[in-house]
Amino acid sequence: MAQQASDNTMLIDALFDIFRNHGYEGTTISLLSEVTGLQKSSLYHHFPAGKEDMLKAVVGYVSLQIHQNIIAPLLNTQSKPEKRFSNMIATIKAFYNDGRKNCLLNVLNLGEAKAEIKKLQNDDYCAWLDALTQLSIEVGISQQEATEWAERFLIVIEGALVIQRLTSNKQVFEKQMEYEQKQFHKFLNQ
Amino acid sequence: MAQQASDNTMLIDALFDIFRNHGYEGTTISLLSEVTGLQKSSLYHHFPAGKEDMLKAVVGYVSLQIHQNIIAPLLNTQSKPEKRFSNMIATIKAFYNDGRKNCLLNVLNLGEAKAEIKKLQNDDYCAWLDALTQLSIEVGISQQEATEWAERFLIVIEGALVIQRLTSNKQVFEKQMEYEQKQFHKFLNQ
DNA sequence: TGAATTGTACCGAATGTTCGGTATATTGAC
DNA sequence: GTCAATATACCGAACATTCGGTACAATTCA
Repeated sequence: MAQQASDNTMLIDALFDIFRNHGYEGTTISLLSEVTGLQKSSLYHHFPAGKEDMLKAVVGYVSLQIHQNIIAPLLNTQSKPEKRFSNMIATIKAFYNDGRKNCLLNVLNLGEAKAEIKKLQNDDYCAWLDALTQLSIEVGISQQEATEWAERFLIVIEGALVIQRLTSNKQVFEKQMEYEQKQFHKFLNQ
Repeated sequence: MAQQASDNTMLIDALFDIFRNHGYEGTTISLLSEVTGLQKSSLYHHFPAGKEDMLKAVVGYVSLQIHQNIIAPLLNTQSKPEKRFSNMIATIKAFYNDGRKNCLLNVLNLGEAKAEIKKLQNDDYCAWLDALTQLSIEVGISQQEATEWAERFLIVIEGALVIQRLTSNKQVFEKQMEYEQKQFHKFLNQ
């Protein structure tokens, strides 16, 4: 990290990057200190309740990002559905660095995450699912089909991230996203 | 664990269950000791190189299971393709306990697992992918479509496991498997 | 100045690991 | 067959290290 921002967005972002790559148990305070350039005391100054506090901050930060950059734009009926969908795809690609970055959801569900955190993540997932469902209904899909499509879309995201990590094939994630793009266009022309 | 088996299959199976549920960093020797009923020093008797040795044994064991119970049956042209596919689905469901058990692949990719382990897992994945591709080609799908379908199938497995863990909805995994069944039958009747 | 921030030193607990030793089963020589 | 020698499985107690976390003085910055 270069310099600390007056708000600690940059700090949280750095923590986020470590947690998503090492998981909770795999993330040590020493590592956080090393990567952020802050001493342990400084980290504990920012997060008095310690490691779990840092994770909570990260999860909350990510939740905000998702709502602002993914869910809200999806529900904004001022632009066309296809535009909203492709915008989301672009946002997702950036968020996961074209599949090179893990999903915090996946990472934290290993081992048992705290109930509070799990609930927050579950809520985010449901919100995203609902937004996707609504979008597809908007383009004329039946309720039934819509929810199934939305669920499968999110499943494919998580699965593609796992497989890409495994194979080190950098195109797995992008290929799936392109496939989803095509699928959505089929919805439009039917 | 009840009593030690003369071979240590039962032991490894117990270790497997812990690693897949807690990840590598989240798995402690104390926990392994507790669950297996063996003292820590006894575990080191069986696996002199320690924790990583235990993981290697588990990964090797799982690899064998996959080849014997999934890949070999898939390639066995003596039974019908649809039968082989549905048998595989049944095996998978059992292996993942209807989606309640994690995939070791997913769990270990956090942090960096040892190269040797990663290579073994990657090979298993590729073997499974190839077997699926071959099966779908056998029922008349084009090479191109076949590889894409196979890849997506494995992606959906991993993704469904992640989402089911997140939502605690016990039908996510099974629903996706049923969907894949239907998809495969469409291949047959086309 | 005074308050926010950081550096240094430290702690108890938990981590993975090793050691010395025991009990039982298996083997080998006589 | 007998009895020593070996091999295997296991255990309790300690090992060195690292963990997350704390206390407090030094520093920075307003």
